[in-house]
Amino acid sequence: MSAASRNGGSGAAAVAVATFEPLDDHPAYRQIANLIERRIVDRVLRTGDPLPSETDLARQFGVNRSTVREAIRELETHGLLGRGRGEKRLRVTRPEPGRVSTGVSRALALHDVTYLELWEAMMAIEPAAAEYAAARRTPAQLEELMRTGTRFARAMGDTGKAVSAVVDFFTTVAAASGNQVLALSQAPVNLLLEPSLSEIIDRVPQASERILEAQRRIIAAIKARRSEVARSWMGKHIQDFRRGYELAFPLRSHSEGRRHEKTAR
Amino acid sequence: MSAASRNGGSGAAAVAVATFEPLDDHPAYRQIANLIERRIVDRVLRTGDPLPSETDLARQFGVNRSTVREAIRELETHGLLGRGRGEKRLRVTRPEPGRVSTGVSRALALHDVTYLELWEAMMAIEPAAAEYAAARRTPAQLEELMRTGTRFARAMGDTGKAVSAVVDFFTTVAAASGNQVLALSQAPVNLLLEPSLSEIIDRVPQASERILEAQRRIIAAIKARRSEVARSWMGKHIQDFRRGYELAFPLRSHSEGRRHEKTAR
DNA sequence: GGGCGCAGAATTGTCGGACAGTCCGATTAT
DNA sequence: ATAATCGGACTGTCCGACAATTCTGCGCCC
Repeated sequence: MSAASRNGGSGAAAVAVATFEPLDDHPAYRQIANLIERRIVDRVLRTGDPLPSETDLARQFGVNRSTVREAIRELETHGLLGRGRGEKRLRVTRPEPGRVSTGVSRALALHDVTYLELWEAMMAIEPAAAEYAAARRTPAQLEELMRTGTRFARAMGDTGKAVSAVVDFFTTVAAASGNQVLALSQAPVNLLLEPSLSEIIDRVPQASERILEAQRRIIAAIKARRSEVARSWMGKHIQDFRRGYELAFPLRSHSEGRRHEKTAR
Repeated sequence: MSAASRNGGSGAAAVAVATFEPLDDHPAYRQIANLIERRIVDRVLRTGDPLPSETDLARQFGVNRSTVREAIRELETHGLLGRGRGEKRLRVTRPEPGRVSTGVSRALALHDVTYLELWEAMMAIEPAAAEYAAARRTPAQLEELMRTGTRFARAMGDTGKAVSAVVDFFTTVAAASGNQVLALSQAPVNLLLEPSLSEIIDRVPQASERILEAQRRIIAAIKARRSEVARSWMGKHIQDFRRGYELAFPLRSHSEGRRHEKTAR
């Protein structure tokens, strides 16, 4: 799509006067990937449908099986194809927000992202998610939410479990918001949250209690369908994260040097 | 989902009692992909570095070239590897937010997502992005922003160009926010925005003018570094989108049947 | 001395064929 | 009917090969 945005960085001005498209090459495996993706997006192949066998596809497309395989990898990592546990045949899958960004965020995860950035994004997204979750959560989602709450409560002492419970808490809230876009936007946050959060929990003694308290309030609000309460408590909750981070890493200046601190690792 | 991500500790301590894990399979190509990804994330291979040749990798990993190739596809579509125009060798790439979700959002894009969902997500993210953009934009970013503004102004009449200019406007604001996480979260929104937006522009005559006006205000605020003004105008701007949509598709009930309307296409 | 062009080496994209391990469905034995 | 069994269909992986293109070192010309 926005392939054009690639070259801009270097020297020459971003001018496009008489330039010709670089005419990207079309390796067969990419073309085939696109063809299949098209079929999926156009619902010719619908979610859950099994894909023809590789040999079949190879025959149909008139290419070698190896080529088909490369195409399949592409779709598979995009989350459009997947295979149930111990199942041989591929089937069309509805990609879940959690898998979305794996590559990209993972790349950012341990290096370039400052905690402030993460915090700002959470501050924008999570309260909204909580608000909608309160309005639209299903009973099942509520229950799941309460489960993750319990899981966190039980995880006291085990940082790993606690962190994972917190992450799941946010994921679940986002899912309960009934808003797929919000859930999608929220997804990267979780991946990035993990490392810093575990530092906070390790280094700030009172963190766990505060998180627990906030989660309780938020869950209660969502249960009671009090949108505004849920939003506002989620806001406070996130703000707490910032305080927690400042307590965990007291030396750094947050207002200015944002380009420099990295998330912990 | 995050089951695998816990590899760091590698402690076998997290024992379940009587249940056995399904023991996920480790196809070689996936393992190899992970190994390479690890090297990249750990900066052993740094951005811009060329990757060894496929034959080399095959030798190093002790597998066949075909297998390596499948692994490479995986990383390639994750955006971690790429190759400059007409270049043979792959090199390590820093994936940009724009590419992130291509597969996933594309899948949602034309089907399940209601406009309301999209709007809610934008309402959460864009004002925040505008606020930070006002605070932190660089001169270059400001200039680019003004260019996209101009591009939209010039695109009057050509829906395609107009839509693309609007999308770029949001992308640029997000980039100017200096917050990579926010930019990442905002990325899916753009892909989803396109179809509905073009309907709006086509069907609501005054839409273009209102967008233009809002963009002007927002850009002015960002230029003047007035964070609050930028945020508030961006909020109004997004709200306009909702009104625009309601004008474009007057029959649908937005408050209730959210699970049912699809974005146009 | 430095830029240029060219032949050969290196590399990618694709192909054909092959084989073990395994999953699925049908058949047969208990 | 339930359980054990068998054969076929697939996937994961490997080998070997070949055209097309890119990369590279080297000699050549200005």
